[in-house]
Amino acid sequence: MAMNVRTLCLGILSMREATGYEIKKMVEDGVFSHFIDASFGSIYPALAQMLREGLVSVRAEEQQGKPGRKVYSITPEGRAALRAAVNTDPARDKFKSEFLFQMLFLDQIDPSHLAVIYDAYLEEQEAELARIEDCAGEIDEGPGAQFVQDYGRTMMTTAIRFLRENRAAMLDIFAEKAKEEAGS
Amino acid sequence: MAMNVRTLCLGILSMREATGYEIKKMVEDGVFSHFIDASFGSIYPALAQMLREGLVSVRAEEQQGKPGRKVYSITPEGRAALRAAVNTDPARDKFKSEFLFQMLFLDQIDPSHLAVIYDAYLEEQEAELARIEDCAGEIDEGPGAQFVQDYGRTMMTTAIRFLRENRAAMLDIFAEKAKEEAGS
DNA sequence: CCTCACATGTAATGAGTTACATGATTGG
DNA sequence: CCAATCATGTAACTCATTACATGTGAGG
Repeated sequence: MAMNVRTLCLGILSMREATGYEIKKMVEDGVFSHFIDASFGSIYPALAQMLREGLVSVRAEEQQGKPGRKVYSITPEGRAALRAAVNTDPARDKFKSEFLFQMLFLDQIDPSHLAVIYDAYLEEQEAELARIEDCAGEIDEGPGAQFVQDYGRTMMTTAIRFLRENRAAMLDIFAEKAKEEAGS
Repeated sequence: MAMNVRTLCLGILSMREATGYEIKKMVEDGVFSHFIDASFGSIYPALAQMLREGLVSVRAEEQQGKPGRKVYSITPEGRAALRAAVNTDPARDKFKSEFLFQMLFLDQIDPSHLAVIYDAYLEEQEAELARIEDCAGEIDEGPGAQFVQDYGRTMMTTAIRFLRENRAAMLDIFAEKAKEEAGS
């Protein structure tokens, strides 16, 4: 499946019309934030290209005080393209975690940083969970949205519990290392 | 943190010497497979570049029957580079899931495909769990490796349970849609 | 006063994937 | 005989990120 920025924009536009700026915001802290990432540098060109191809249409809106905005809507051709993308087999999930990589080589980590890194990660996961809870009912509630939200909540809750339960053990290692270094 | 193919190779080489081919295999079905991805097209150039930079060294090995292999080892400079990389703050986790995206737009999915996609995903997660269990004790058991393995197992187990518990509800939607389409 | 939110866009750059190119041996 | 495993490497290409470029109004 071609799950790139184009498909992402089509997906969002199939639910509601939006500007490039709004799409970025939705990706940042909406339901999508859990499993998608996109920057302005990819969203704007994608919308422009799809406009040329007729998959989306624009309506320019003047605003007082604020800069003008371009509100994009999906066209029937765009819906067809989204349907086509969604009906292909999904690619494998990719879970890229620098934190886990670091944990694998924690003997290389400066003892005074291990706790910092660990706690920062824990807090990040907690923030992610809060974000997921926050955007409950944000978009048209369909069974799919419900499923995705529940999935995200379940995974985040599990991760947080695991990190809390193993924190002591990980910091013991830190303490031992610090002792060794003090002793030598 | 610069968690790219270079750092990955350095990380693996810090545990044992290996060829580019072996690194690829380890990434494919070792402890790393859960959170990292790399292809030959990125591994070989990375090793070549690091050789020029003195971060790794090579030893050519002739083999009868099999093509010659280049066994790479990490140098003190390489270890320093790894240590430096591991001691920077980790970037945010990126969990990219086309499956979750598709679930969000499941009303666009051809009913006869929904079950197929769902079950394929479930099986994939089960395979991932099996892979994690399999590589227990594969590499030098440190507390970090243990942590990472436990984390992966916990997450995969949770995902599988969730997918099993919600399968019926998701396939009900499928059944309803099929009924509607048959009725119209 | 300064920074943040709003709002759009381009260009340079980076990092990786896929496909290509080659070749021997082993097992079904 | 054909496919898979072992084994290395290059080139074209895709995709996205970062930084740049520009501008206003509101709130602290």
